[in-house]
Amino acid sequence: MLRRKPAEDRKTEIVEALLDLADRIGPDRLTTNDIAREVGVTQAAIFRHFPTKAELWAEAGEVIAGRLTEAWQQALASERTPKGRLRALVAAQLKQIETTPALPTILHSRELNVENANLRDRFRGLLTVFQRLLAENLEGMVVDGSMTRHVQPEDAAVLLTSLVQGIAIRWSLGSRGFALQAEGRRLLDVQLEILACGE
Amino acid sequence: MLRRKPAEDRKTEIVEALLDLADRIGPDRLTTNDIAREVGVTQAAIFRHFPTKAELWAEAGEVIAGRLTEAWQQALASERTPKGRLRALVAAQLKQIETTPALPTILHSRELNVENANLRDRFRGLLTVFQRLLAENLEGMVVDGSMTRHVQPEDAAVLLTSLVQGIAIRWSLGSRGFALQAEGRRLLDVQLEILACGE
DNA sequence: ATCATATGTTAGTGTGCACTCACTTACAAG
DNA sequence: CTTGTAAGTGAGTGCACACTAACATATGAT
Repeated sequence: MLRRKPAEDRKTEIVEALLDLADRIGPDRLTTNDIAREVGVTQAAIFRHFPTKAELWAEAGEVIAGRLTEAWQQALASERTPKGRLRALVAAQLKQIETTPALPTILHSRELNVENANLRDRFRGLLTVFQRLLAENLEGMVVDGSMTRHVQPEDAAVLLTSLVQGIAIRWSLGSRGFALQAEGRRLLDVQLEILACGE
Repeated sequence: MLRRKPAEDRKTEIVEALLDLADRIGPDRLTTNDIAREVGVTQAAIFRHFPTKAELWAEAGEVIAGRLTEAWQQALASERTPKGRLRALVAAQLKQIETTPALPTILHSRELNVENANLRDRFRGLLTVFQRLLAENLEGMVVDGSMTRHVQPEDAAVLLTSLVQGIAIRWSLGSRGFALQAEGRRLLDVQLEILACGE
């Protein structure tokens, strides 16, 4: 028998394995056996730490929610201008996706959303918060003149979240053939440029 | 025993049921039993028409590819100006998504993409074609002055495909709480407006 | 009206799944 | 060094899955 670890460490390992495998084989194809093999324990051991697979997903959801929220807070605190905060928010989101590539798949997966209503609501709430943070800073940009008055901040926020999602999907399906963060920031600046013009 | 139908009709029914269920319960959760119940035959009957489940998905992929290609051709033929064609392309895409809501889920699902390599390549090719059609017409818009020279047509094409994807996802996860086509066209016009300015 | 056959059914098969239970042993506190 | 407990195992359970084989009959061509 191999090394035994305290429950908290093992739980973390299991959640990390889940996030990794969700990216490689898909959130729904993922079995407890896959996770166990990845962690290096038997399949039964998974259930020593999580009563059901659904509970395991719930825990993973909490981890994701925590990471995103913290990343957003740091982004907001790191810059003083609305435009700076906006760019920091998008950059933070791209960085989160790059370190946890399963994120878009999990957030938007109809699979998970169908059977785990709590998780779905949690994620939907998260995305709403992100959208609202973007819109608030876009309003600030209208005030300080770095964005046109001819576009509603809410509409611009939709354009920006779509941009992040679209790039993430293209990156994910295209076997990560380009640098996500660099490409994302470049296109964000293109979008911000045309949002600024005419004022 | 109920009505017997010619194989071709039944195959069509089965594919339609698959597309419908892919939307309701997810492309990967979908079982042959679900399909059979929806169609109104026994599960074994499915395999009378398709040798394997993978072949059934392949057929569904062909159907989707055909519909999209035809919709794009009609859109291109229906308008004379680059801007008109561009708007028709996006409108056609939104309409296809509205009539087959499983489309985004299927096109971007990592689930399917993992185990059916042919299908993945087929879909990736489709999306590339769409992107190229957009880029071509954006180039035309640069020439006729309806789009700024400061943005590369390829970049603008990425912004537009992201827009369609982003709205489709929001529509899909948000329980279809708004009119997809209307909202999509509205945001497209917002984006085209700011893409035009400064020239 | 007859009949070949294509479309269907019933009743399976083997496989992999989430999850359980009886049992073991590594580990740390006294 | 002893010992209680938490972390792990091995061997299962029942269930749902994709898929099959043997048999039945509705249907269309003659």
